[in-house]
Amino acid sequence: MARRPTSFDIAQLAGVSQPTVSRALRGSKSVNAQTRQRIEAIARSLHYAVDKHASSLRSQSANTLALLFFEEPAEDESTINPFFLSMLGSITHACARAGYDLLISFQQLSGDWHVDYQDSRKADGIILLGYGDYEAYRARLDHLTEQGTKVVRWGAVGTGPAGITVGSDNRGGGEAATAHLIARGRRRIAFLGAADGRYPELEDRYRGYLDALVAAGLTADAALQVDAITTEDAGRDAIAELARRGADYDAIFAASDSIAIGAMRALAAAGQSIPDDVAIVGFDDIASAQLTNPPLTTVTQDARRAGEALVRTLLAKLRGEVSDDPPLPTRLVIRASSGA
Amino acid sequence: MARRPTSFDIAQLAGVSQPTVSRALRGSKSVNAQTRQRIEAIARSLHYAVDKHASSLRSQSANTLALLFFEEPAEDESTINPFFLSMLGSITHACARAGYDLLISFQQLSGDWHVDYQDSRKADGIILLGYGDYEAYRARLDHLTEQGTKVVRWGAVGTGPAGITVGSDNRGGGEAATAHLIARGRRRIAFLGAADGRYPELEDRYRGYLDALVAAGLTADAALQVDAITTEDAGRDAIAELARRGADYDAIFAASDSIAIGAMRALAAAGQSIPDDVAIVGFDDIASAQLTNPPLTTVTQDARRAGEALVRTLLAKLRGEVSDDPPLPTRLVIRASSGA
DNA sequence: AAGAGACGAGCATACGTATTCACTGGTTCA
DNA sequence: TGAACCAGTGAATACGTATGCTCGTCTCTT
Repeated sequence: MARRPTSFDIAQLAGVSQPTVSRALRGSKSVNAQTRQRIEAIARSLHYAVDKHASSLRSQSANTLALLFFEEPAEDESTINPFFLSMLGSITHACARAGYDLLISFQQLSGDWHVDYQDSRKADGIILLGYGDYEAYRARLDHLTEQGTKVVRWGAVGTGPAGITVGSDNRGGGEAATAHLIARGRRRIAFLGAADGRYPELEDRYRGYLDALVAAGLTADAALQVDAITTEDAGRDAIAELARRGADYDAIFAASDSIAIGAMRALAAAGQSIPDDVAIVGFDDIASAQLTNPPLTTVTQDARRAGEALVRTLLAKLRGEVSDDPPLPTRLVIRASSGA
Repeated sequence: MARRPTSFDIAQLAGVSQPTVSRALRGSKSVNAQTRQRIEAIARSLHYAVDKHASSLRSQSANTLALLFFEEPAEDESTINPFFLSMLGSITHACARAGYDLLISFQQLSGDWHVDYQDSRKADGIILLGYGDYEAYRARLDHLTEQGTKVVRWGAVGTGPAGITVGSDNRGGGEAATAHLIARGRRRIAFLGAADGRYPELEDRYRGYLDALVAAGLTADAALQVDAITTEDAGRDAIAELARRGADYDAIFAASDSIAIGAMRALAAAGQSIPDDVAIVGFDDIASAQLTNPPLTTVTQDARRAGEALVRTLLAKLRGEVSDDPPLPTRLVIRASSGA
């Protein structure tokens, strides 16, 4: 097992000095083209690759991004929000294209993740994925920002510090979903999802829901709004809560597909027919949405563009640029759960 | 924005030398307990954390594992095999518990991933996830092994070099699935999935299928075996192929849930009733399996234990130990698709 | 009472790269 | 014809940590 070749080895074989090798391989223009080619050929033949740690230590940049999933404390390890997972592919590819490595980690919102990444120089920038109130981690975020670590997060555009939030047009999506139900003749539309500030994205979807009601001349009924975080259990519980209230409703707009799926199960168990008795629309368009019975009408967020936008924004911040993208468009996908 | 503290800063404040700080923080026993506590207190108050790159460079170990998903060349970025994705959580947590960082990357089986990770010292060990014949990347794997990089992969236990493969009891699972269909009175059971050597795991499931047939005194009919890789499209195509052959079958054992779901769609489109006309059993128990109509009977692989076993095996290899675990047990989950 | 350990800590150095500065020989311009 | 310049390269050094070696001070043994 021969020792790994270093830039000194290449230098010796090429008859140049080590700095020249370093410059040649990094594409510095102050190296003669012939010399560069000779060096590159030798490097290739020796399977030489720059030592990442030495390079990072010297240049003070990790060439690495970190992807942090925030999970609810009580949550099972394996139940990651499917929509976030669907971003994984495009985030990974976008990083690779930019020449960055990607570290991945699951964290409690309340944990010490800020120390781990900033203070140990593991990553140049961090992507935060997870629902949750910005206030809950503002202090940690501030610490990172002060230290110069760049951060972007998926969330409700307009909340949090400027230029760090990338997100979908939740309000527009919520309006489209609700307007669709209204167009199908529904009038008593329940909203399942947090309407308070703890989940700004869900709140925006609720605003869109209200927008649509107003536009149609309908008034919102507080009895038809049930708090639910984005899990199937929450969807199930929400149906129970509606029943407890004796609420009268002919449609549901669920703030996420997971909630919708939980609700559909509970409705089916209660002998309710979908969409005849209750029409339902979700949000996210996770893979499972096509498989429910009936298939779930939902609002698509483009996970690929979302992931790419996150990486693009973060890389821009690393270069010192400010890029404040508008919210990503959403699109209503009509399936059977909202009526024929 | 103050400069990051280094071990020299800590040393000065503690009135000791830099090496002592290093030793104290790494828990070397040759540091006086009081001294250590003093150093630790100072480090904490300064938010000091060991610089990862300097540490890795000096110690020649990255303290990082890499998780490589192999994707089919033609595959869409976003369609990652759901079963592999479900391992992500437990792999990530297992790494974190062991104090390792986790790099993640998607790669073509045929690409240059071996160079990227070994030659640049990015990771101490690599976890390979993806179906595919071992022969297809034997050369790259050999290169890594020669260089001393440790590798484990998810696959068919018994294939590939000793001690690097962690996998489920595919044969046992295949037998259980098929035996279940036989117990339900089915006699003409089709197998959807590769039976040749290209996908050893699927081949093992096929062997289990044959085991069950033999045990029941049935003979396998070659007309009922259709090659299918693990995608929904392949499942759809397989049903078309059976129809083309004019095959007579009353049940299907699909080598993966994705195949099964594709097959179910095709059957439904053809007006066939599940399970009355055709009973069906899948393999993997991905999340979507609960949502199909009817819900899919399938063979569960314990994704959490799988991920943990991969990490445990890899860490053992890093310590120079050899651990050859037996295949992980599988379990039949009976739902409606296989009959009442 | 003297040698042998054990303990605790410092000195020097190595890990492999990137970058600043200085230098050489040739070219250009006034 | 000399001064200013440029392309191309090497020498020296810094990045922050971990570790082998050395050394002094105690304690313990014989």
